[in-house]
Amino acid sequence: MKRPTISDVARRAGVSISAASFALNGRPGVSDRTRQRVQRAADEIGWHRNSAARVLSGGTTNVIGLALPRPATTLGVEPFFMELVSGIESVLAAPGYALMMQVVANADAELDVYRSWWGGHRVDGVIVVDLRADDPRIPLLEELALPTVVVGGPTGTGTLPHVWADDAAAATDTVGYLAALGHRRIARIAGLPDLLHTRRRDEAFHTAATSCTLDSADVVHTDYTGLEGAQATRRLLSSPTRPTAILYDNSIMAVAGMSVADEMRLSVPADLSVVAWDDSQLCQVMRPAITALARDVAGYGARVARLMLDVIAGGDVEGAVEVPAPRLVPRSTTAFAQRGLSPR
Amino acid sequence: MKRPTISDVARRAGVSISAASFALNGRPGVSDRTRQRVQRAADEIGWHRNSAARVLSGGTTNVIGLALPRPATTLGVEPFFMELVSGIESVLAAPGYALMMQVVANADAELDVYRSWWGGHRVDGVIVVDLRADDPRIPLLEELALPTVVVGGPTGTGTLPHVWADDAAAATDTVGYLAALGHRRIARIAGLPDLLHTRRRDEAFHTAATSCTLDSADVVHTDYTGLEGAQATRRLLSSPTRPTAILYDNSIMAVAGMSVADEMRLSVPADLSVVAWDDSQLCQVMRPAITALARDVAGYGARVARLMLDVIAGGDVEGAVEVPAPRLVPRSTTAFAQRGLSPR
DNA sequence: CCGATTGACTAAAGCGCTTTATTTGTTTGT
DNA sequence: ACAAACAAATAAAGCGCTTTAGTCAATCGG
Repeated sequence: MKRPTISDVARRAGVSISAASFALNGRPGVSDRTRQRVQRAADEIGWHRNSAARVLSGGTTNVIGLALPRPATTLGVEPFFMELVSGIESVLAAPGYALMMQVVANADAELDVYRSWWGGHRVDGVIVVDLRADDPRIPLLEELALPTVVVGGPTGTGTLPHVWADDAAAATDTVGYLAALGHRRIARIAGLPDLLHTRRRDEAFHTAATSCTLDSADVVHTDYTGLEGAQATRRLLSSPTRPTAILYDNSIMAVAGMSVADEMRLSVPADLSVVAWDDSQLCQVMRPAITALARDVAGYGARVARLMLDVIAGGDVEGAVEVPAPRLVPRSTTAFAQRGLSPR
Repeated sequence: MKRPTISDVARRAGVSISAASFALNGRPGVSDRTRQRVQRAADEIGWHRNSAARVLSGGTTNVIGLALPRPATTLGVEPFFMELVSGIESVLAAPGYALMMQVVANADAELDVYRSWWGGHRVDGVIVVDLRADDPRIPLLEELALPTVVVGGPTGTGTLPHVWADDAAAATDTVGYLAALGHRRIARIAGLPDLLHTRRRDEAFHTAATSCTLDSADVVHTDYTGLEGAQATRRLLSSPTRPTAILYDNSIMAVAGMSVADEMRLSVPADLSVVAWDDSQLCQVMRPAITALARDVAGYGARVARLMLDVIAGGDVEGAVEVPAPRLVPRSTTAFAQRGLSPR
């Protein structure tokens, strides 16, 4: 089956190729009558623009690139990520943009992917996730002048537009809340330590702990899996000065931690309060339901996508868009700290 | 910054454009010495093939398309899906293929997406998920002769190559196991009723129930969310002849169901046995740990991707690839049915 | 009534690459 | 020693589209 080309359309409509092109692209230079005739001809023979040809003559690809510097096998673990993607897609779908995802083995490979996307005109823009300290992707993308939106910030994003949420404030609020419930030993089971947002949360946690004069505020880093979350919890709860509250960096680790507490005959929330960063269905259906730092992740992704489209459209865009900070949603895993659990 | 083209490479290497093209594509017609010189020149100026130009002159795009006929907002709910994607990516990443995902509003829009991908040479092949009865995508893709791999089967896939698992056998096994534990009233809380694999599981469940002469074997359909899973469970457990075992179609619903049981003062597994279709970290870290029908979803995706590459390579491929059926992994949510719970 | 303007349309170049046909130069067979 | 065969390299066409420069006729101002 032969794909119809624009010259087939032009022939059928009885006009020149250029007239057909103008008509099909809503450009001036053709009468309305002709425009309709061309449009009809295109519909009749089922013409679809060959995007390669359009790109080659200087057009756009209607593709946004997303390189993923994580092992493919762990993509499924973090619910945050998929929700973000679905939010991005929800905005991109309407104007017909597609999202091109490419898993890359490491940071260097990711740089190559950007260079190749840029060199080969493969994408109109890229979305950068998992920002790290001194991230080499930032200067590269600045140099290539490839339209970019960074998920994260507000620091470490160079001159690139980015969308960020005030994670620090959320961390501070949460520690404050737990402290107000009488907790004096609070731990944080965090995600990957080299991600910038992990660091920011770490710092805020630390600062808040100091200002609330907590007795202890340990931070343990994990790879976001339930397995490591459980291990970290087990270790923390085995200490004679075990924490009375733990803040987890995702919900799967929070669930894992609650299982460990159960295993060690500690009751949640009587003996241990649990808070999960990022709300999810899981937090809502668990019993006890998990207190969570809720945010609209899909909305976050949607905002990223909209900024991306703005950047591509080329108008001057806001360099930094702030989305609402995570909101503490108290449920049944947080309670007053038991008296008598203070350190010996 | 100007992107270098193949003629820049050719000039720098002191050869013709065609020689450069042959050299860079590993084609015969150039000496090894020249080939190396061209390669070096390309590296030095950071040349990347313009994929649009290559596509236009009949090459491949190195992109696999995946259209998603679901609302973008529910993408994040089903862990199965993301794991499948990560499995696909793990195979596609090595030969440099990217995965283009496009969320579409409905089935008709998906057909348009295929037509447009085909007409515009945008993808080398497509992967079809969420197979339905009399799926209109199958005949369209057959007609377009767009390389396709269907996730699912073994029926309803027309002449297209597909990768399937024997879900029916798994359903039968599970019912048999529960019956052997003395359960006589088993329910199934299923996913979307128009998906073909849901139907197949439904039928197998029904058949097995009949052959085990169960007293009841209700099936309730949901949208895979914890919310609907909880509702369905609540309704089932409120019946005077409530089931003593429930088979859930995903783990989030299983967790939701366990919470409902707890809420109704029914203990798992003493009063209610629970089995989740598809294992997950969640099943492992929950307490009690959830008995699950485990399968290697990422491996499934990887197999799909490999078949896709084979189809594109154009050799004659197996029309139907079977991956191992889900394996029942008994954990702590399944136990003997209590006596005295038989129907009045 | 004539040159200037405008609107509708077309011819043709060019985007960067692959590939076919062709040329050039070197071996080989006899 | 000469044609045949081969290897190495090149010229040029063409993929489907956009866009610039241009043609042609109708309209306008003075």
